Amino acid sequence: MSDPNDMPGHLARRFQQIAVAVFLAEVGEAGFDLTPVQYAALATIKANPGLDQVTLAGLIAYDRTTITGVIDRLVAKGLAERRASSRDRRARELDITDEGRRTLRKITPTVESAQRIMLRGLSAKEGEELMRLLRKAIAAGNELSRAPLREAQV
Amino acid sequence: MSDPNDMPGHLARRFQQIAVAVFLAEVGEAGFDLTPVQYAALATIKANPGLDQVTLAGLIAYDRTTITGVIDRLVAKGLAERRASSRDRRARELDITDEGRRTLRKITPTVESAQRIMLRGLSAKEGEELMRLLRKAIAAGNELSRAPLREAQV
DNA sequence: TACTGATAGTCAGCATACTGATCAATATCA
DNA sequence: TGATATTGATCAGTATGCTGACTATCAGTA
Repeated sequence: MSDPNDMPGHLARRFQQIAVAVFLAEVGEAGFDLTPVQYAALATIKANPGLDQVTLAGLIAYDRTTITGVIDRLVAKGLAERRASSRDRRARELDITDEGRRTLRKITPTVESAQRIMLRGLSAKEGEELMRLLRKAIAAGNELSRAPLREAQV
Repeated sequence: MSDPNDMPGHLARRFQQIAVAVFLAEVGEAGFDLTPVQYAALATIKANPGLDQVTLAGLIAYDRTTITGVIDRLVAKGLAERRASSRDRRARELDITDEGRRTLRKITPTVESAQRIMLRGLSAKEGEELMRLLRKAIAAGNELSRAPLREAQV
């Protein structure tokens, strides 16, 4: 059994590849220009106003060097704001703009239907089970990547 | 339920992120410099000597524009060869070199142990079930990405 | 307070992935 | 045959993601 096509890593790559393609197709058809990464960042900024980039990265398990470019593009599109923090002059505070809020509201149904499409080969029960197993495997492997998920500090 | 962290697409991204990190860490520790994509390409070239780039892309579901760079790097490392095809002057024939064969032989146990590590949070049964569900979801979504899996032509 | 270490963000460089275009060669068919 | 369509490979451009380095700043401590 050394067929790469049947290894977990390869299946992970393929499923992710399909997930991204479905997301971009659905969102693009709905008239929006937002990537999966940008969507997750924007939704997390909205839920945690004023958070800094490292915290954002931890909340969605992005590498901090990737966040820089993602925020650049959200700011360029007018969906988010980046300001110097008053508490810590190293840090940047992030906030969603009114247009970002509007975009998020209009796009969310599309994003959710994209999630259904990428699971369309599975029954509802199987979809739930896939998500459960992914969550479990991810929790066990969380510290193995450079960008582990981090709970928000309170 | 609009928490991006709990959407299938986000779980897919995280699991793939961990899978790549584990692969690179294990393979790097064993003293090799090969990415998951390069490994899959090399193994598939070995199993299908003389195949062209489009066929290779189809066999492992890569985009054809990605293959160009991957082969560039395999050739630069001396692991694969690329020659003009005699049957079709547009096409390139790919073959594995002796060094590529040696590398593949030495690296395969490491790759297989990496697969176990990325599933370490799951029981053997759960790992099997995760792979079954991924295969099923991928089969249903195959045509939704730009780089679907294609059976070899005979 | 001065030193040391840690942290926030950015950057350069590299490797996937994609879109869309181009070029050369091949296939198809009127 | 000749016009047309298709195909194999590459390229430019863009967006993730990573490693490793760097600057500025902050925190802890001797």
